[in-house]
Amino acid sequence: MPSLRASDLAMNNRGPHGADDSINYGPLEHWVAFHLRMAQVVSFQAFARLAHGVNLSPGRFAVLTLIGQNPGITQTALSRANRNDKSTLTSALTGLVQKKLVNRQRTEGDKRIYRLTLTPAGERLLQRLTECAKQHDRNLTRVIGQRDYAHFMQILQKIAAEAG
Amino acid sequence: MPSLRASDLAMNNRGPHGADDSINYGPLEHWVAFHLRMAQVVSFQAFARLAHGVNLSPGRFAVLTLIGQNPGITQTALSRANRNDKSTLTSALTGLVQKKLVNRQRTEGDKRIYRLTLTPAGERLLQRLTECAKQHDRNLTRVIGQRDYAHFMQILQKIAAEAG
DNA sequence: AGAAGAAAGTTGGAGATCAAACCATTGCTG
DNA sequence: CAGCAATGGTTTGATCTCCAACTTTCTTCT
Repeated sequence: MPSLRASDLAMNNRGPHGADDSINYGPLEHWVAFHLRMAQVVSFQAFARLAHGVNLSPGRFAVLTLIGQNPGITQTALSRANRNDKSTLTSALTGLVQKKLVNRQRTEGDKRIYRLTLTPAGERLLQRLTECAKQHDRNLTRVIGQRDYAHFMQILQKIAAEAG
Repeated sequence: MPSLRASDLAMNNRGPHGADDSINYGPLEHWVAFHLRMAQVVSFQAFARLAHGVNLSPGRFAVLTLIGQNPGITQTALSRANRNDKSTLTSALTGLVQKKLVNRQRTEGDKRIYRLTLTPAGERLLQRLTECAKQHDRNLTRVIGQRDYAHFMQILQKIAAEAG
């Protein structure tokens, strides 16, 4: 089990604010998309650090969770839910199946589709990653502030829903 | 009467591009990092659509902007400003130099560093992409709502700063 | 029923990205 | 000033991602 410290959200001792102050960001400074990307990159790296001991990349975590929550889901439904291309899922799943974390079974009826489920090992790994995610979320919540948390989430969801 | 659940706010998409209603997102529903990634992916795709005619990927746009705003910047400074690995910049820049959009010149003093500047073609392309970015930001602002815009930006910056 | 079209999944090719090992140059320190 | 640590950049190798083209299997329409 990886140790979960709040300080895992704080990494580089690069400067007081992370980025270099002497840099002129120009119009980037005022654009949401830029800061959205920055925040996402940093969040991703922080999660990767938390999940470091676990032999699975952060990106696979959502896939594992979605399969766990929706046993028998198809690859296409999974790709839509995760905003991924179908082909991205193909390669992700061959890896997960190879690691014996996911079952991919052909069904009786429609011969095109696979039904995805977690193996027991997949369930166990999902448990461990879920603990990392919980800690990660606690860290983020602390940064955001309890008061703004729900509102912030709402806006993120609006962007994902309406901008797509 | 059922009380308001988080799922009432989320994933209410219908249609070919949105997420699927019938999917159970489980704990992902409640985690900032997940929605942050979703929003970023959607925003990225929207920008890519806007910049479609331009022969340059959206990811390079920030690089171009930062060089334009900081002529003579070094690769390492650029990589820090853009939260990229040094090696990522190496490949990005060889492409940009090849396309005659960026100059990469050795300097008089320190023989290790390159000084990066935009070529005239780079400036022109930056102008065009900046127009796309402005439109993209207008779209996002509309989705977020004028009232929440500044506050939302501030939280994103806090995440990027405190986690990195 | 038969043809046309849509849907599930795979393949191949391209581009980003990171991490670790590496080279060259610079600067610090005893 | 000699040696060694730090810095700027590149290389290599591994992931992850998308897109376009393709195969197989339904579904729909006439």
